[in-house]
Amino acid sequence: MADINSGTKISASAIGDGTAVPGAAEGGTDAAWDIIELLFFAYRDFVGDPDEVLLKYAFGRAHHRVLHFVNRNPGMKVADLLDILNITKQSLGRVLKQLIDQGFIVQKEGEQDRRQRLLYATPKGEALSLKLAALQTERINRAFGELGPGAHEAARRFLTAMIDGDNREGVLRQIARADRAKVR
Amino acid sequence: MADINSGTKISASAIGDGTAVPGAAEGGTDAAWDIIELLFFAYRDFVGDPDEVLLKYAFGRAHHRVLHFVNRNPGMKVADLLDILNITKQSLGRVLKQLIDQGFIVQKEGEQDRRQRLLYATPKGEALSLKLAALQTERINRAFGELGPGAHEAARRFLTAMIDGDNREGVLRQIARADRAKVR
DNA sequence: CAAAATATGTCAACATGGCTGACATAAATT
DNA sequence: AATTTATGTCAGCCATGTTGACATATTTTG
Repeated sequence: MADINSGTKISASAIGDGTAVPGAAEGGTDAAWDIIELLFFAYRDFVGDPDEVLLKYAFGRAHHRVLHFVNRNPGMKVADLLDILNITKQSLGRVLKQLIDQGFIVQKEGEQDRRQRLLYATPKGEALSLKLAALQTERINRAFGELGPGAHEAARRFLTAMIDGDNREGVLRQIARADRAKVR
Repeated sequence: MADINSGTKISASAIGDGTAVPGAAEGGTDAAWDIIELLFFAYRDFVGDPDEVLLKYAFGRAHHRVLHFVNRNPGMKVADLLDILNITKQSLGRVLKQLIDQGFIVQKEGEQDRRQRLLYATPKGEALSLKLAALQTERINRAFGELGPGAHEAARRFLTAMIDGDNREGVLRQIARADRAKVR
């Protein structure tokens, strides 16, 4: 049942049979065990989809993330990518170098600021990025198909609300900007 | 469902291996870029919450996952934990040993089958597990608070639908069983 | 203009947490 | 008695994260 409660007391309910579970409540608030665990399993399966394909290229999830965001944000600065991925430039450098050497990403000198190395996916890089996104989209669409209409909107609202308040605006702007950039 | 997400079509040619995309009768389905990226950012923030606490114990996310599931499933077998985590016993062994040595988890010989080493969180282990779950629950409840009533149910349905069909039943059973087990 | 700040790259070393393969032990099953 | 199962362990490799130090080119600033 929907039990988003008032005050500090939150009750988790069991999956499946709808049995309410009275909480142990040491601190007065029940942990949202169901969401915590569903998120774990859902995310595990979600990121697992592309693994098989990545294996054929001898790439890992780190490469996937880099390629994904570069493809989605053509001409992005290295610094922006670092911000999104939340890793150090040394960590990024390792996988980025491989993606560049193998022709999935190219760098162009910035026009206004020639210190910048703007990142672009090559056609080859775009193809791989799309292939991986297609796999994940398949899962997402299957889920939305099982649920009723409005599921997409509900999922988007939920996931957005789960993001840090500080980042949320930036993330939404980034997604909107990327959508525009890829329409052209 | 058609606002942010429009633009790049996924087509068989772009995918390259001829994989059919469900619902792509007229030459392509939009990749669900928004959900893909929101899931990435939401999960990143979600698993990041406990990191600070874990640092104080010199533990990582691997320890967190092990402690979490052991606490939620008192008396579970090592083999079951391996199934849930999808890692090798050698990988598990490393972190499990530390959790045992430092008194967060204990093992008891199985009663019917004395080869088994059933896993239990100690009071100390349970306390840490709850502390970490409370952090994540805080984020979840904040999100549900921002969204209307029904958000919990909607999120649960979405996340459930995102899980592999094969595992889904098992996951739901596991969550339900754990909920009962923790009611003592 | 000289100095400082910025964007990026690189080298070296180290930590975490995956993996494979081989082998060991005790207990249950056949 | 032989085999299978549940678990543990040693050894080494790999991917990907970290810190710290330093280099280079370019832009910004006093």
